[in-house]
Amino acid sequence: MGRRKLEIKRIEDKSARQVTFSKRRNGLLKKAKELSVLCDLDIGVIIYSCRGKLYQYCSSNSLTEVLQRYHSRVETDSSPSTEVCETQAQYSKYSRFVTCKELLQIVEREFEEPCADELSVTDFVHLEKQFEAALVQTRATKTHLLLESISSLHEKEKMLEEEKMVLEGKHIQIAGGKTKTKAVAIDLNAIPDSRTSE
Amino acid sequence: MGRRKLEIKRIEDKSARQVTFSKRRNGLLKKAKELSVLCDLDIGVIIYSCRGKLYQYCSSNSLTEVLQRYHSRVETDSSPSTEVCETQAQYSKYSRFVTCKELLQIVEREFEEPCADELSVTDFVHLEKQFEAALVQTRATKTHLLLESISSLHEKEKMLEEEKMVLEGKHIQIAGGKTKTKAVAIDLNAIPDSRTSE
DNA sequence: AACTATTTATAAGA
DNA sequence: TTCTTATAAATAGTT
Repeated sequence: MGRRKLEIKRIEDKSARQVTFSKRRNGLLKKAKELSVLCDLDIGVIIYSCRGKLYQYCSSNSLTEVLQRYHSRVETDSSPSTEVCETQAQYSKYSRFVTCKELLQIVEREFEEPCADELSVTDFVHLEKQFEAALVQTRATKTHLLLESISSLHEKEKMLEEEKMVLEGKHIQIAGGKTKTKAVAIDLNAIPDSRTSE
Repeated sequence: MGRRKLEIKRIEDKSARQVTFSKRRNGLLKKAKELSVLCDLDIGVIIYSCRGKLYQYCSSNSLTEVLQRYHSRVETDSSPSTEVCETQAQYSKYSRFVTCKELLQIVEREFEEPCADELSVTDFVHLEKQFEAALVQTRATKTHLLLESISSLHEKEKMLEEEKMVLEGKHIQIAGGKTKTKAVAIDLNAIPDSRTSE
């Protein structure tokens, strides 16, 4: 949507690429925000530039938002508005540890779970696991239900097969084996274990 | 960009919201892909619908693949009956740390970007997102396969039923309707939509 | 799900 | 970079 139609492939010219990046990045983040507001849902957008610069948008009211709000407050010193869209670039690797520590305190407050003073990678892993656990449980339940359905279908299939056998037997018995019934190829073990285990 | 200008605020009408979501979701994901290709960078988009359904786009094939490979290695290395997330649930603090460290080492190696020992919140947010993306992809594929299996089982069931009908017909035809076959109660719609839609 | 009148995004130019 | 503008693309409302 411009003067010419642009083919979607890597823009080789560096400055043209930079200009396009700048424009489209804003467009993407705007659209993400709009969708989030219009449809009342959580959206996260993460853009990693080649140089490792990070731009992100997150509408989530969960921890991620807390983290991002905090980050933007610390790094850009912008107003702590309720504005959900926070675009930011990150340059400094240095102040990260402090940020990390302080951040956990905020998280603590937010979750009302007092932590020890020694804050480590493990703490973050723990938080990550907590979120993951919720995801896992939901999905395990879903998969369980799917597997149950499959197994009940298998049972019904067996029943039908038995019925069929009985009927075939009677048929042969009565008709004296005159009729030949085409065999149906059935693979009851269609689902590989590696994919169903959850 | 439509017949009327749309004010950016929550759409109250449910079905209108759903239509807009569907349209704009596609638009957003398309734009993300385009930006990723045009400017040669990694983008992740995660959309959580209200019902918890998840749509995502992730251009970073590298990291996602790394994590998936790692995951599958762990899964096959340990007992095949239990899954990673459930196995390494929040019981052992130590193994969690090791796992996380190992994971980061793999990521490091893959990206040839040596990390300091102090890992920032941003790193974990990044990892968490990517991790989630990997989980999501694996599970989406799995669910897809499960649903495929179910639908193929439904088809086989139908075939068997048809066969049964034919045999019953012949039976009645030949035996003169003397034998009564017990009807089998079959609920082919055992799986509620809300659980199968993904 | 398709269509189309409009709005919006943006490519190229200044 | 920023603004402008012609044009492409997205999409709101409609069928």
